[in-house]
Amino acid sequence: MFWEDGAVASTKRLSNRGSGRRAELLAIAGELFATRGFLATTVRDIADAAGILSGSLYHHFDSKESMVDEILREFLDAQRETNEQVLREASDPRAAIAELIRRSFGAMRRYRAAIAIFQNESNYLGGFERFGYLQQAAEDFERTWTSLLQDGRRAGVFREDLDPKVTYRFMRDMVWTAVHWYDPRGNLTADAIADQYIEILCDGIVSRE
Amino acid sequence: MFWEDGAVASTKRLSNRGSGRRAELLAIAGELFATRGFLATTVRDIADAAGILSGSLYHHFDSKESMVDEILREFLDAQRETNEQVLREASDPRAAIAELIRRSFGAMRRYRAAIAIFQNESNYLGGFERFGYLQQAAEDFERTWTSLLQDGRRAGVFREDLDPKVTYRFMRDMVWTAVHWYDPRGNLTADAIADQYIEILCDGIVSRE
DNA sequence: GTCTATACAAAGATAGAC
DNA sequence: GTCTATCTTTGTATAGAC
Repeated sequence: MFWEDGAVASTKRLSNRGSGRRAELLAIAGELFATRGFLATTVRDIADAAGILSGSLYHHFDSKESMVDEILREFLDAQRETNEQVLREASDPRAAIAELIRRSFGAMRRYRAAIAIFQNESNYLGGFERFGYLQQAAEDFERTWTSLLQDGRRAGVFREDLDPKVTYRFMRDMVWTAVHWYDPRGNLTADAIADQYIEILCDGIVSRE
Repeated sequence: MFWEDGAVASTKRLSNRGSGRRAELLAIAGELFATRGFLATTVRDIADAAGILSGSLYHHFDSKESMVDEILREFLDAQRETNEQVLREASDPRAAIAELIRRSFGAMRRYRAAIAIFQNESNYLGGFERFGYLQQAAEDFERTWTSLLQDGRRAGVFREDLDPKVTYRFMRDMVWTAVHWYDPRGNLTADAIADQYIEILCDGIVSRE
């Protein structure tokens, strides 16, 4: 199968925490959830991809929901940690924004599947109480970015004629949707794309001569 | 139900073409597909929302797939027409890009549900032969925008240090993802958001003083 | 154009043997 | 940790009456 290499590779990377088999199955499930969608992926699909039968999955997990839950929590925990660190260490708003963008692209190496799932399935999963933390994470995220934008605006670094809320959504969409086409094995490194995005965001596409 | 007003209103607008009932049911189905997702919406959901029983839907449509097919085709036909018109009439690349962005936001009035479905479900639906036109539409779209970007680059209007492909994806994502949060009844008109997006895209968020 | 009734398939999940 | 076997629910779709 086309994704097998990737799944196995990321499995190796994750195998230091928790039971190896568990992490392996999560990597496989995550890849399927990300590419086909959560609802479109059956537990039989996951089992097939893992080379076992569907019933055997329930030895490791309560339900399909538990699997996606675990995948999302791991990613969001790491993401919150990253955001806090950037806010602590950044010297000025522009540098902080640039760093957040760079880190977001960087996260695609390890959490590409989780990011795609978060993007694509939050709307559906958010409807269940169990996944209430998804909306919380989105709000955390919004607070981080808008506070930086407002700081920069007050400091005269960012334009004053732009609505911070519109600008925030602009940036958020810009960063996260890249997960749909970003290919970690392609020509463009995550950093190269991030730099171009930062360029466009800060200075626009219009020539200055 | 919270969306009922919207569905009924857009039904009125569409009732001039085709059987009234058919268009009405499509508007209801489209709203559900857009907000809950295609797979998460059952034919019973659609029938409930329409105040009839699920079996009755099959008097109007072959299948759930036929419904989403019809919704998507109508939107994509209109969109192709719009793109061609803009290309024909635009005076220069920058004006054309700005007009495309403005029209894309403008399309949200009439095709908000279809745009969301196209965004969210292309990945899944594109896997079926019947929906091969989805990928074609995406390619058409890419051709239109990248040709404009390259023209503008050659003419010295756009920066030469940006990869046109990266820039294209940046713009595409920027425009289409707004459908996730754009509220036609909110404070911001589609044109107001479009203008801010054009501003950011062309000149960036950094202050020029 | 809608209802009643139901066929049929697929999906999530469980129990107990190995 | 996986398999066999199976239960239960849900969802798509059909047939024929009204």
